[in-house]
Amino acid sequence: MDETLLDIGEVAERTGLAPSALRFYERKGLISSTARNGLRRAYRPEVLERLGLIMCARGAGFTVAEISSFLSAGPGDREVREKMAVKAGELNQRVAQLTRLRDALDHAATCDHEPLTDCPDFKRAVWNARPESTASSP
Amino acid sequence: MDETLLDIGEVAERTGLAPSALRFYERKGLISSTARNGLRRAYRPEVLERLGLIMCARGAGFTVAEISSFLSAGPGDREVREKMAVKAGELNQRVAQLTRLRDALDHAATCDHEPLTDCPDFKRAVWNARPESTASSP
DNA sequence: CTGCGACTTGAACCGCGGTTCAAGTCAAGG
DNA sequence: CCTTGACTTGAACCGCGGTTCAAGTCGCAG
Repeated sequence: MDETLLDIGEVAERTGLAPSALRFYERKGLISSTARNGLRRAYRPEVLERLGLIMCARGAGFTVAEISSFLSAGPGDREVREKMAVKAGELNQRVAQLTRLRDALDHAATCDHEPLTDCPDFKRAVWNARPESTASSP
Repeated sequence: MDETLLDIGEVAERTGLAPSALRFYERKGLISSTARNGLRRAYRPEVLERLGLIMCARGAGFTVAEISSFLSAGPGDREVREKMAVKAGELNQRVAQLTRLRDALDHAATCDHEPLTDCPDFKRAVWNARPESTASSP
């Protein structure tokens, strides 16, 4: 047996993911165990890298299905690359919105307004944080 | 009856939210119908503003429970204000991470690497997008 | 009075992203 | 040999954020 292959417990420990999550990802096609040591999954070390990518994408709000489609991007796969570009654009929108919302929240945290929701500055800040206001500001 | 009060259908239409969602929010304490016209909910116009805030926060990834606690912020409610400040900080982290991820995705969309996951530039970009790397950049 | 249609309710259901559980299988060690 | 303990499976369950549905209740028009 190849000593470099990793047990599921090993992978779980190194990534911080639960074994159940790893099996779940495997069911969903995000990762694959390349061999079996008896019944047990044996993962190649590269899976750690892949899982890093997956965790990152999940953390950024991508669904498992999206990640799956991105990960299976073929050679000249125009389709997926385009989707990626679209996603990148969406991320930009999102970043802008979150930034504005943070500003609103910053104000909220420090402003002493009786019912916070009545503070005009807060209102303005929230208004600015609407998704649409990302694009339109004439 | 006060003509300025809004029917649930009215509110749904103006906000773009489903009536079921409005009732759901009401159950969760995010909004309240201030009167009943017979059985029917009657909303004050201010609810529109409040819903704008709610939609915005939901869009930014806040849970309904979080929003609820923020909305019920009392006068000198240190607790909640502090939580807001914390949330604002988290948003900053998130913005940084999303920005980095967008960079990774931008590269992925244009780079012609056989298995995308092997592209060293992509790997680096993803590596940089790890949540922890937000703080550490030596 | 008799619809009609827009509302009301609670309860059931959905997709997502996993977790938990019971029951079974394996390899190694005493 | 038999135990131990980490794995295996499928199926059931969970919280979240709602949606859908059946059954009931209104106000208003004809």
